[in-house]
Amino acid sequence: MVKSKQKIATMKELSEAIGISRPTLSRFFQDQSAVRPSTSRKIRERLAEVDYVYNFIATRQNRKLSGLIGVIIPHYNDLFFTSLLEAIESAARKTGYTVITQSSDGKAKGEAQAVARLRSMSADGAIIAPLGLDSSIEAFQIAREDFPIVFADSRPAEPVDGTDFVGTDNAQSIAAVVDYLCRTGEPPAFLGMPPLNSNAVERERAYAGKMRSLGLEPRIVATGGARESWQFEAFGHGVMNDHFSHQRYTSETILCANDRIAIGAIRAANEHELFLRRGEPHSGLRIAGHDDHPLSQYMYPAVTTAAQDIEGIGQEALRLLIERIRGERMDDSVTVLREAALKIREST
Amino acid sequence: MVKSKQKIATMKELSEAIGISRPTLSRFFQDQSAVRPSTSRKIRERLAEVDYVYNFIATRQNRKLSGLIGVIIPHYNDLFFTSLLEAIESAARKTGYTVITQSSDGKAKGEAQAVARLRSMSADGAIIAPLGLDSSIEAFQIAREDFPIVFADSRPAEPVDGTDFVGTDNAQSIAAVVDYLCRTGEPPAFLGMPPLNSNAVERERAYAGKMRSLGLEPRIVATGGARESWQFEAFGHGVMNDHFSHQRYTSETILCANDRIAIGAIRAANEHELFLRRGEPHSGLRIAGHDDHPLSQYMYPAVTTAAQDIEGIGQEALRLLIERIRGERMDDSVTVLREAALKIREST
DNA sequence: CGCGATTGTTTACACGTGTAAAAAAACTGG
DNA sequence: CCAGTTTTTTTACACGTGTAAACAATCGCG
Repeated sequence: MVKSKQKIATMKELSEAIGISRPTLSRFFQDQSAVRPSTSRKIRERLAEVDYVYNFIATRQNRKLSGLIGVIIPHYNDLFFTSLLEAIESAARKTGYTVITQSSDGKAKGEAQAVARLRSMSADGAIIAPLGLDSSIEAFQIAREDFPIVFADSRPAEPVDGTDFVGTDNAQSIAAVVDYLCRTGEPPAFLGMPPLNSNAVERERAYAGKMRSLGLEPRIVATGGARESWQFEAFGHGVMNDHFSHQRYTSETILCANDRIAIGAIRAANEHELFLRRGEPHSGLRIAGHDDHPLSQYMYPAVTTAAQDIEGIGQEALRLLIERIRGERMDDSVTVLREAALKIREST
Repeated sequence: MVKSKQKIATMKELSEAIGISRPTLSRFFQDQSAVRPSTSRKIRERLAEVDYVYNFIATRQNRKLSGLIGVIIPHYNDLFFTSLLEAIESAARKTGYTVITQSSDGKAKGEAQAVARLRSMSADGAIIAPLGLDSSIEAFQIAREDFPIVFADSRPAEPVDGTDFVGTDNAQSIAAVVDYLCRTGEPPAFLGMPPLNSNAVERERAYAGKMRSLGLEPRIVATGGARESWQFEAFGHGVMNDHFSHQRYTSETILCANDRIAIGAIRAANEHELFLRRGEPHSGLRIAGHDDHPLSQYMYPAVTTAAQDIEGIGQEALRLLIERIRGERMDDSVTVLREAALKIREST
């Protein structure tokens, strides 16, 4: 059994129990070095003996800054977004900010609600991976008057004044993959992602541009009536299973807009036994992805892909946001694009 | 350009702009039906024309209940936990609670910090997927005096008074898989997960118990010096790659403690070309998992597994927590175990 | 020891909302 | 239109902390 410590609810009680004035304690909790070392030591010694958790809500009531940073992602069920989230959290930990995460649940309404919640919680700023085409620009514009916003990964269809963007340079990353694929085999066709956000548009455009610059004709894989969906694996599997069943694309090179689609496509290819084994002649089918999903290397064959610099994107987004929170920068808008690194694996 | 609405910062301003007293507005925001219908309509009409977000922090300052429920998971980078999180969020949405998620980052210290943060934010209660063996029982016990706690998925090494638990009935789920495997082929050996939490212990025990009850000798796959790690795929891959390289387990049945380990093991098997193709004689190697990870069905071969009732676990955990928050139940401790459903796929 | 500089205390008010009590106003049914 | 009921307004205080100002105590230094 644990010796239960004396429970202290308010700072006032604490100041009495410890023999120090409340305002001094208030200063101590905001910055230990703001009080005399001997006082600081005295406070910490007594603090270790009692159970006091200062009231965050009351704390933030009067400060202009709440120390809270909101992060909004479309889904928790996507390891790309959770990786981004962890990168941001880890960076925030170092700078003393607390992260409040909200999922928009893939819906514009959820996104607007998440923004409103951050506003009502007096967040100092927000890093948002927006839904994209669906996003309510108005909600962002209004929120922008309350706190700075940095978009990460993807950006809204229309620009929002005074917001920054950090993402991957899709032109560079896609070009790198296309380049590699053309150098080592047949030029790729492109299996786009459902038109959910700016990446969907940019990557398809980057593919077409790179192909033309190589003097090749871009070819887009028909996705039939597949409707918008965040279930990328099912999407990739459904589309390619249909094609393979009709003997289409069975010995070509396919570049998927992201790894989750590639995982679905690879599954379809395996069902049709299109990947051959060591020692057998190469069937010609190659499938590449984009993002370096954590499980891509465990697929069989492992997915060739472009690894986004998620760590860098998270750090940079936080850095830009904090600059704005501190009022160190009032620019209209900053865009930071990070390069992705080609990861050559077995699938190509 | 959007017509920018009149911005209203406080409820007092709002009450003046709308011609209604502030206390009445306060009542309106807590329960629309607490004011006369004509008043309610009048408020809503004016509300639509202005930009007012009520201050969550000030709101929660005086209420005994904050409407906040904390969820703590070990990692965001695990689709099992994010599925659980989404289940809880979706259930919370329906009951009007707001979810605050914290990751413990796989460390006892992070877990204690997360609990402290929830306490300082005056959360009404917490649903915690604990680290397990590492967890600081003391932090839970102290927090338990502030708000009710329900553990989900796994439970701390020592019981904590007045907390509930909702999880999967490992004895049932593991027995179902073992049963199926024995019925359809060779009895399985067990590849445990690193001893991180109660599930690690329970599943291994459930395996051994079921095997003995079938009159069979349990066999545990040696994991060598592999140290504790949440990187389950790498763990499963590393352990099995080592065995396969020495021609061990190459034509046996292996039950993995979870799907992420199975995914790693399957990758290792594929590298060694141990799974044969349709038409070829069966090699004998079978690998099963547990949890029904979202990507399990996209592996090749797709993973035979036991699907946890994550939706049910999330709902039930929230229900128990709300009961306690409302003071409807003061029991010492309740344990709810949900059954898992056998998913037979290609890997066995 | 006495000076100015630093650090601490006291006091008082602020933040934006909840809430209780009493008074006023608006409804309801007849 | 009245009495009775319900709803709203008014008034006042509460929550736990931040913060400013004036003052008191302590420190470092010569």
